[in-house]
Amino acid sequence: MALMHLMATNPNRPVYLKLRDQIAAAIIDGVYPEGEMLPSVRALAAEHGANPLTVAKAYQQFQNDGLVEVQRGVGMYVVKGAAERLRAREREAFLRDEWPEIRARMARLGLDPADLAIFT
Amino acid sequence: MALMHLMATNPNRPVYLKLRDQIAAAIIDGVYPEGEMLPSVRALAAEHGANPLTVAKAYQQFQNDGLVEVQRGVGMYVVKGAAERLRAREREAFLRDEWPEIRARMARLGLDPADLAIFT
DNA sequence: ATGGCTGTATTATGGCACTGATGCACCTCA
DNA sequence: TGAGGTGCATCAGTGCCATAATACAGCCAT
Repeated sequence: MALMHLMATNPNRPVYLKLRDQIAAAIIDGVYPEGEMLPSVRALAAEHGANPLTVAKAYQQFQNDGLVEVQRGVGMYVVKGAAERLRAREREAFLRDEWPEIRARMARLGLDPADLAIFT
Repeated sequence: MALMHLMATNPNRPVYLKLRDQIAAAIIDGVYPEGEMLPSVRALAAEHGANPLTVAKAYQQFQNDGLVEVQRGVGMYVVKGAAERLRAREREAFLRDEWPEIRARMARLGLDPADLAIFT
């Protein structure tokens, strides 16, 4: 009832944000390997039934962060070390911004993270 | 980078949702005791510098869920057993909708809930 | 060189969520 | 009975999001 309305799985969540989350996960997991080319905005748009501009908006922040490089007329490539940099950045942000709140919320609901760790 | 933009602490989060979270927590923690009257929409609005209608929207869902009863011209009261019902409902929703995603996200970031349980 | 692929800038539009101002119906209490 | 407190309905304004239709600039293989 708190975060639920805005989780990554929430269909109401803006498309460009859902795409951004998915792309970040794919980079970290090596689905989009370093040095390799990312799917074109048009291809990814067609795959998701979205607008190419919406996909471009999802790609935008990765460029700003230097995790992805653009070769005009060719495509976008994953920078060397992008996966580890992205993972470190997300981990830091998670521990700083999200975890304390999740922890407090679970405490209020009478839940212990250590117990729930069993669920793989 | 995923949930961060939509956490309860995020200033971009809609006011009525932040209020709703806070009210739910207050009911569960007994800050608003069962049988007692809730702060009026105008009072709570003034306290938070928000619009009375925004507060009313935050109260809305609690009425729909039968956790709060309205006496027209008087005020809104917390129903008997509302705290426990609310806690049970939130816990179920958390485990079903939020925890799996959080768990997967932590796994991707190389984090173990059992280890982080130390942080109180 | 030409066709086909890249990303991107521009402009316009529709939809929707959020917030706000005003006024009304209702109740309680002096 | 009148004053002041409830919740709530109506209408309007604002901004973000997504889409669309073009058009342009660059690269590459044929």
